[in-house]
Order: sequence, then C-alpha cells, then structure tokens
Amino acid sequence: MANTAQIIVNIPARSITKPFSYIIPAHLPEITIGWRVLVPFGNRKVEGFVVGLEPECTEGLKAILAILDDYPWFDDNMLKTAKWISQYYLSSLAEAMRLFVPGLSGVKTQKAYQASAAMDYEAAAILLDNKPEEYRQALTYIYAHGPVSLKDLAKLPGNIDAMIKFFLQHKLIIHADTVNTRGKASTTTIINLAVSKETAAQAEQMLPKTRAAQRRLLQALLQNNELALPQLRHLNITQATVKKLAEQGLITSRSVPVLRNSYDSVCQQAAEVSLTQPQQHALQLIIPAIKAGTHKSFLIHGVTGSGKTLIYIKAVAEARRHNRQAIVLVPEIALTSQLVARFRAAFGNDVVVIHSKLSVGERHDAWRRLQSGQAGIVVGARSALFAPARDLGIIIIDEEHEFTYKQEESPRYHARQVALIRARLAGAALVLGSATPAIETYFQALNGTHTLISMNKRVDDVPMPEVTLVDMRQELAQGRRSVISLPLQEMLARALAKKEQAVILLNRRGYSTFVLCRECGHVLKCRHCDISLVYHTPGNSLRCHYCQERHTVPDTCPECGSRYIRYFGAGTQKVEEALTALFPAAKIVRMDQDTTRGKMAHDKILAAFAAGTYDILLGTQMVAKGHDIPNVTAVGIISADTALNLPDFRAAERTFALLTQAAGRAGRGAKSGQVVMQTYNPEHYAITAGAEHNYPAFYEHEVAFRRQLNYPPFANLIKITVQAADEIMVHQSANKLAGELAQAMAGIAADIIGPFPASVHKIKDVFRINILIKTEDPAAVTSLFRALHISSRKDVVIDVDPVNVI
DNA sequence: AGCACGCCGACT
DNA sequence: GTCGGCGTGCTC
Repeated sequence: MANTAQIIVNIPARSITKPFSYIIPAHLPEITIGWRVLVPFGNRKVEGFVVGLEPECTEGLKAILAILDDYPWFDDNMLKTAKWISQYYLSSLAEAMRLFVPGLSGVKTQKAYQASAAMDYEAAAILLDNKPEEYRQALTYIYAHGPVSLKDLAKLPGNIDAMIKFFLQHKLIIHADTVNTRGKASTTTIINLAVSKETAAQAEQMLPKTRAAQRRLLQALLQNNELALPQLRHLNITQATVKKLAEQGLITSRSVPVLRNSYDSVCQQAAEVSLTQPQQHALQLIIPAIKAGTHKSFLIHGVTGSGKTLIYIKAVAEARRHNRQAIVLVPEIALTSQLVARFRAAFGNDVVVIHSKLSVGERHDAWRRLQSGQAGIVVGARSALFAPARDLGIIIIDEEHEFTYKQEESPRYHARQVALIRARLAGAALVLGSATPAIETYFQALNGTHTLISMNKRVDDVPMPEVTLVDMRQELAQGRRSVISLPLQEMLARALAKKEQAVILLNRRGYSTFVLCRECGHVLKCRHCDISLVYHTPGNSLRCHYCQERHTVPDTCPECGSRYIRYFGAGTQKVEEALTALFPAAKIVRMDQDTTRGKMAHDKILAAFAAGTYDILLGTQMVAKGHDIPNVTAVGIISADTALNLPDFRAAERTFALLTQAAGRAGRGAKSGQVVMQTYNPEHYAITAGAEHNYPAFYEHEVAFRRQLNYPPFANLIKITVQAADEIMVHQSANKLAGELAQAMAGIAADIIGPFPASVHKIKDVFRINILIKTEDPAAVTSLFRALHISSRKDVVIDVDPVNVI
C-alpha cells in the first residue's frame, strides 16, 4: 500500500526540478496522483502536485498537511500533457503543471508565529535578560495572542525581523503561517520614493560602495516616479533591498491588486443560417471524427469571409451533443469579440470566456464551472488550452498561424503543438482554421497529418476584393512624395463619395516615429535597451517600447547640440495628417497603441466605426483583424513590405498573412471591395501572391525556400539566448557555450548558427547573444541540453521552435 | 521563491 | 576583531 507521495512543489524557481517525497497521512487516504495538496517546505507551506506514489516510507519525511480541492485537479491526460511540455520545451515540471492551475498558485500563505510547546519561561527570562525591553514586549504579545501575523508584529516597536530570528533560534516561538486556499486577486509590489528627489539623490551619493544594490534601486527610482518590483528584476533588485531602503525611510512599497476585469460580451441574436455547400462538406468530414471519439485533426484553409466560424459552432454543437467538452482558442480575446459573441449567442451559458486579464478568483470560478460540468465550452486565448475539461471532444484553433499562440516565457510552448498532444490523448478532434495557414501546418496537411479542407470562396459568392499594387518607386519618380499614393487617394475618394467606409493599415514596424538629429544623424535611443525611442503625442513624450520608460523630448541633440532635431517616420499620426489634408470632410478614427489603452477601447472604436460614426479607420495591425463590417469597401495598405525586410526567415510569411488579412476586410457585404497595396517590392512573391489571394502560389515559393535552406518544416530550430549585464562577459560566455555545444553535438545531425547578437542587442540593460540550432532530431538536442545542465542555467534562455529567430 | 550560510570589505 | 551586505545552495 502506497503511503508516500512524490510531489512537485509549485515554486517559481528553475533550480527545483525533481519531485519531493511526503508521507500520505492516514486521515487523507484519498490522496493519489493528480491531487493538489498543501505541504511543508522549508519553514513554509506551499502548494504541491502529486505526480507519483511510492510503497515504502523512507525515514525523515514530512507529511502532507491538507488537500486543496475535493477532487484530483489533474487527470491523467492533463498530467501527461504537462510532462510532455516540460520534456519538449525544457521547462521544469512545476512550470508546466502551473499552466493548469488558475493563478500562479492555489495557496497563499501569510507569515505568523506562536509560542512553542516546549517553551520554558525561566529559560526565556534568562535569554531575554540582556536584550532590550522590546524583546520582552514582543514575546509577551505573541504568547498572549496565540498565532500572530508578521503584519501585526511589525506594528510593535523594535527591529521585529531580528527579534523573530532570535526567538526562532532559541525555540521560544514556532512558525504558524496561515494558509489561504481561496483564489484571491494577485498583487504586485509598487515602489515609490518616500523623500524628495534631492534628498534621495543625496542619500544615493552617501551610500557606501558595498550597498550597490541599494544605489541601483535609488537611481532607478530617481528616473521613474514609480516602479513595480518585477520591472527591477534585471537590476538584481530583490525584496531584501527594498526592505532595507524602506527601513531607512527612503522609499515606500505597497502591494496593489492586479486589475480585476470582468468580460461582458454583447450577446448577438442567433440567426438560423443555412450552411453553404463547402461548409456542409467540411462538417461531413469533421462530424464523424467527433462521433467516433478517436483523434483526428483538420486544417480548414478558408479565405476571409468563407464562413469558418459557423463550422466551428456546428462542430462544437456536435461534441456537446455527445456530452463532450470543447476548447476554442482565439489569438487574442480583445480582437475577437465577434467570434465570442457568436458562440455566446449559439450556446449561452454553456460558454466560459477566459482571458489573461481575469483575476485568479474569476479564473478559478470559470475553471470550476468546466470541471463540474456546469459549462461545456471554453473560449479564450492560448491559456484556455489548459482548462480542466474532463471529456474533451474537440479543440479548435482559429487563425492558427498567429504568433500569439507561442508563449514567450517559460514554458515556451506553442498552443498548436500542445493542442495536438491534448487532442491525441483525449481522442478529440483538432480543427485548425486559417486563411493563411502557417507553412508548417500546410506542409503537415499535405503530408496527411491533418485532413485538408479548402474553402476558397466567400459565403454567398461575394467576390474577393480587387487588388491594385502601387510601386512607390514610380510614384516618387513621378514626383509624388506623399505617403498616400495617387491610386490610394483615388480609391478613397471613390469610397467616400459613395458613403462607403475605408480601412487603412499602417504596418508599424520600421515606421514608428523616432527622433532624429538632422545635423549629425543621431537617433535618440533608450539608455537601457538598444532600441529607438518612439515619439508619442499625448504627453509630448518619448517612450521605449521594450522597457516602457518615458523620456522628455530634448530641445537640442544630446550628441552634437544641434537644435535641428525632429520626429521622423510615418506613424499613424502622420498618415492621419496627410489624410486630413486630402479629405478635410472625412471623419477619421485612429486605432493604435495610443488610442486603445483601455481594455475595451478596440471594441468601442470598432463599434463606432461599424455604426458609421467615422469614414476612415486608420491603424496598425489590429485594424486588419477580426471585424466584419459590410460597408467597408476600400482597404489601403500604406507600406506592404516593411515586415518583409526583417532579417527573419518568416518575414515573407508574416507579410503575406498580414496583406491577406487586411485585404480580407474589404467587401464583406453586398458591395464589392477594393484594395490598394503600396510597396517598394512589387515583384516579391509574398506581395504578388498576397495581391492575387493566391495562398498555394505563396506556399510553393516559400516551401521551396525553406527546403533549400533547411528551415522549418524541414528541420526544427532551437534558439539559445545568453544574457548578461556585461557586454564582454556575454560574448565570452556565448562563445564558450557554442564551443561546448559544437563538441557535445558532434554525433547529432545538427547545425550551430552563431553566436550572433540578438536583433535588439540590449534590453533593460541586459545584453543578449543568440545561438541557433538547426536540427532534424530535436529530442536528441534537448536531452543533451538537459544532460549538460544548460536548461537550468540562470543566464540562458532556451526557446524550442522559436517564432522569432533574431 | 525564501531562508540559512558563509565570504568579504568597512568600522569600533 | 565584529557587523552587515550580498552571492550561493537547499528545501522531502
């Protein structure tokens, strides 16, 4: 009979990788694999996940304290999925399992102390004899009040930390932490200066060299009014440093709850729509798979407007008919309110919507509803993939090519990949949908991994929009220097004359408004990140898009002192000015990072635009996604090829997807659509295929390029990033690592590319060097990494199947 | 992550 | 010599 459990403690530390053994107490016989429990760990109490059982009780083990739920949280498939993730993406099992838990941890402990049972009053009196009066006072307080929280003790006079340490050492008191298992809103620590900047600057000067961390923190605070503790990680600032400075009265820190936000979606009336021929055909393939209950995967390659959402709804309905649950993933919940609304309309309260801004409590409730069967469908961004669906019948991934499906922190999983594992384990159908499938996915579909369902006609035979390519070099040659070319101007004039609406996409990358000195060419860059600062009209400020630090705009060039410094590039504000000049009567609304600060701002702007309040919607990538407004007949793309020139092997794929998506916004209703794409590369296959709505042509070109250079899908990539605050050190350690790898991987079919500096060489004062591994045997490479302990190194980040290689 | 341990420069 | 900051290692 097993009386010992192997437990993964849920602590966000990369160094803890292996399970710990605990005794299963006699009063908790139900504990078995999958339960979330409370265990003593060091002198704390933490959440643990039972991952194994052992028959023998070894000496000296601690016992499990309590169970956290009244059922095992992890079922077999969830546990297997977590193990697969940690194996494949080189994360710890704790990190992978944490994905399945609402919030970072199911428990929250508060420090507290009480009198120890073995307490000897006489001995205590002797010990306290030569201590200050405060000691006796504090100890008496603890004895009088039973378990006392640290918070309460802090109100007493004296250095409470030192006193507690002393009491614990002499066994006068013991830990008596209170454990809260209810999901509470998570909080973050905000730090402010407690004194004037002058005083702080003086204090900073006065600090001896030995208190370097404190100086760093003060310096950072002098530049920013307010900082959150997680932002200071790169400065190696820990809570200890914050505490020290707070004790000196120089700073204050406070805990603020992370925004609690409930998602209220507008319910749309479910209209009974008849299926088109292609939709029926698709469902004829998908429904039998759901009925059979064995795993099968599908790729629906359907042009924008071909009616994929209705297929999703019908397929989910089929799964629900068999009392099986469904997971529907969307790239970003804020940009997909139309899809959410349609699911709500079709399934009502059977739908649970999950997004990253839910508080722990809300997420807990949502997951509890799924777990208990009160709800059967979860719609959400990639994290919804880890919802505790008990009998999964179908997983749908809409816009499967989107890069947001890749998590950019450990575990660096790709939702598409994990969904395939979950669906296989559950015997569920996997439906991937896209107008521009990822090259990898389409390749798999052609190879038979997924059943390919092509839908190349729009619903009701609405024609695809007519696309005009404008060669901007010729525009210039003809003396037209505006960011709005003549054909674009003419198209807009036509649309406006007919009281139709237009969408204008400004592919932001490379077109941000940076500040340039016209005399010496100096570009203002962030001090902490190797990246140009971006000018923002509101507040007349410069901002770094990597570390969010704000700067004021200088009057003169900091390099040469020239007064001729000015904003450059063609941000949305610039294009807006140009449009206003051309069409003074047109009502224009901008949608970009500046105007969509609030969570619902997207929806509000889109709703107002859909209602006809505006004539032209101008914005970045986000204007290309998720909406379906019948009166939009004209789409302009200011610069079709800005993403094309990025030194990334997926640049063409990104460009093609964006163009197709943007073009797809035109002519969704009864009126036909027109698109103007402005470009400097009118011959490039991503541009020409995008203009012709010709995915197969693009795919053929792209896959040939990938095959030639042995890029995915022909090989797997693994990106290693070496980080260090010292520029010389980072090069040395990257070179050393590359050397070691070259030697260790001699027997494996793998190429090492690099080391080369990351495209943004410095972020938040940390230098980054990449090493790229190209291999046809990723499992061999990752197990080698594990053997060499590279995956647990603090200065190394490993990204398996990265979406960004630069 | 916390917390003890131990090293090392600064001060009575 | 002690004190205290800060890096290192361990937690069943």
